[in-house]
Amino acid sequence: MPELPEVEVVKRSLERLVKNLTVTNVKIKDVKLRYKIDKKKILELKGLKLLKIKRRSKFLIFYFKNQKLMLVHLGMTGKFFFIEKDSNYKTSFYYNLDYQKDRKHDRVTFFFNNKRKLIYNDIRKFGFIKFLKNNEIANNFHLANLGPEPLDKDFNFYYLKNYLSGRNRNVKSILMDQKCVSGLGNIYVNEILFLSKVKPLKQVKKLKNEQIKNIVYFTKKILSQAIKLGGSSIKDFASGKGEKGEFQQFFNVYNKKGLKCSNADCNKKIIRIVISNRSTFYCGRCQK
DNA sequence: TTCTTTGTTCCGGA
DNA sequence: GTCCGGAACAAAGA
Repeated sequence: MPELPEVEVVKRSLERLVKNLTVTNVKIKDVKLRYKIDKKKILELKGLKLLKIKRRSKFLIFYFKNQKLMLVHLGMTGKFFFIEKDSNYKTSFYYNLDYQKDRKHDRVTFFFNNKRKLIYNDIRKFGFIKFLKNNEIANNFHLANLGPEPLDKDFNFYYLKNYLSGRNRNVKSILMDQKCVSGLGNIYVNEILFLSKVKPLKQVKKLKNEQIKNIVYFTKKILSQAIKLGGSSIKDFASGKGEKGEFQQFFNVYNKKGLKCSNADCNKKIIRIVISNRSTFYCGRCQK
């Protein structure tokens, strides 16, 4: 379940490995992802150098020569593998995956010079790969309506306070809404609300300034912490040690139904409810 | 067979 | 037109 921190880690790792390499070939095993891959356009990458990779929300944007862009969303289970020449060196850019076991879900292979390969693997095929020109990016419907990046300065107390004013929704669904802030998903919103001591069902018009400040503060804190820890788990992967992103062990509520609240002076058990068809976990005592 | 998982889109009602 | 919540959708594994 890649959310913003995972996508950012993928972006950083990928850029280090494939920046400035030239695509020599592309092989497609399965065009049918979330959207059908445009075969003609993906083959047009042949001979083009990869200039840089950017992240916006949970999207990755690959910039190639000749103004060609590749827009990638990992969906639920999308991931990249980089294979260096013929060696056994393999790097996974996402946690918790046995590469050999999951070979059957390889969807696209990008070949670079010197036999280096980048593989897009996606078990459930909810991810997608699209192609754009530089000048189409501003109007692309995936990107045009996104709210601010949570780690940017323009996501702050004043922005959020203003965005929430006059709205009549619960705080969890509004934080999940990419128009409010872009890149948060179910797992991190659960964690952010726990640290902020705010109940997920709280109506936003009832939030106190202090709570809004906490939400902004802990959003930035947990995301940057997860990026740091994700980065270290990638290193472990490269050396064949790690299995899971280390940030998982810091979850306080996600998937902790029935377990004791992690706050020292609280013995309450974590509750699971459903908000807009999503599992929601919180402590009934600590979160008001 | 049914349930669960996710981000995103779509639609109806207010 | 805008806001909001719920449902639908994609695929696969348990």
